[in-house]
Amino acid sequence: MKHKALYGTHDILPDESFKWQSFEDKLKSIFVLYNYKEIRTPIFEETELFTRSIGQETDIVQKEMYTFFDQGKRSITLRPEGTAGVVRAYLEHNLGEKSPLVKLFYFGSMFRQERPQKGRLRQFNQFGIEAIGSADPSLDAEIIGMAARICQEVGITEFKLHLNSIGCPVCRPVHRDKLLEFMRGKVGDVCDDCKTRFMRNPLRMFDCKKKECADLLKDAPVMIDFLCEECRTHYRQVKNYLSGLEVNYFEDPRLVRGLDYYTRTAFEIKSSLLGSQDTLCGGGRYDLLVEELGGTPTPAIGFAAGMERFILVLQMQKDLMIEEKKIKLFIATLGDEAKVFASKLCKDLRQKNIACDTDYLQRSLKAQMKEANRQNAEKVLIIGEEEMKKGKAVLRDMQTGEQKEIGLGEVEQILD
RNA sequence: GUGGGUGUAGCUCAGUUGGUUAGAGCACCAGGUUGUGGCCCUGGUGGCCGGGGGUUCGAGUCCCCUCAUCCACCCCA
Repeated sequence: MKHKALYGTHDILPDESFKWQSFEDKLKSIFVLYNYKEIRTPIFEETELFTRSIGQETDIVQKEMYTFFDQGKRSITLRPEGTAGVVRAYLEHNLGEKSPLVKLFYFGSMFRQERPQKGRLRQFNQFGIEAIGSADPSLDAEIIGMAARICQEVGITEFKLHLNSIGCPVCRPVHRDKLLEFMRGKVGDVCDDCKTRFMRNPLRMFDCKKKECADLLKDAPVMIDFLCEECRTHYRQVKNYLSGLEVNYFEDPRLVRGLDYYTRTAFEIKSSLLGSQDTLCGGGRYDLLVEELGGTPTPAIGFAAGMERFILVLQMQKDLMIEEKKIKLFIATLGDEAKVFASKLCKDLRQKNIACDTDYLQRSLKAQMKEANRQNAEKVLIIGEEEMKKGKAVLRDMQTGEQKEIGLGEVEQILD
């Protein structure tokens, strides 16, 4: 085979695309309920937007971005995540001037040059929401509740909501020092990866799946015990609101965020069906990002979710959201005269929003019936030479097998 | 980037210690029904056995290289 989709990319074929459509439709209807409006931003941006917002030290920036130079010698990057572009657009168009709280959602492809595996692709699709302009804990709870509701609504039967607070620039350094102190004597026994984590971003040691490291970190000081007054109050209120909304959550003091811009509330929704890449949805507060990108300090919160992962879980549950598209009518013809008539009839029906199709391969009637069956047509209209002469046609119900003769002129009314 | 697994028909996979023209199920096409789908029966189309090199009288099968892909590490959606 000459051309193949690139490593880590895939095609969504007609057999599957209808699942995506129904998934997207459900999501959009939920966003409407929560009063979020769609934003569509470009798929590539200046490289610097991402390096600034995501953070120089992160894996995404260090080794996963698709970066290239365009013909004007500018450094361009295919977006690895959605928030940076949304915040950029928010600032560029002064959305904050038009209304103090802006609630947005997006869908789109993201790009990261990682080694593909189950639940991980190089081009993958996310949906996400961003609420920019409020630090109120009730907003945190609304968003977390919405994420949970999406999972339920879409048909995910088992998932676990992890919740944590990762503090702010006031309290995080305090915890960091404590953690470093705690680990100082033990760093020799930790795995190589954790040694570099210890240097670069000690919090991430909590992520390590190796037993030795997990054991060593068992009694390590945890961020949640070092939250400053404001962060602690905020976290407590978020939890109160969540209880009020009857959202079940699991406090996970080890939950860490990968990207630098996160503050305070962090959450993830995981599915046990996914294997190693088990996060369906991850998000949290990023109260510092707007300022970091040149705006006035503006609190914000959001999440992103992996659409392929949702589809995977739903497929594993065999809960396939089957709403296969059917056509109303297939027109089977015999003879040239009937074909010409069918061509016109199709056009008229479509004009009336009746989905229909006909034969384009000059097949036998039997083959055309087979095609109609394959296409899930509700009814078949058979127009042969005899029928043409009489100005009639046979209408067959594909479910019951009943058929009756109708006039060629009355097709539209009967189908309506 | 590092490990391990797998590459045979459109799809899912058989293929015995190397041995003739490489198989099955599903799908597709045709016939059984000269103008009627699904079920059934019969037949048919379709394979540089991922690619290259080597061993051998002989390679889908053994060896080397390469490519692709999957899972895991890493990290994340």
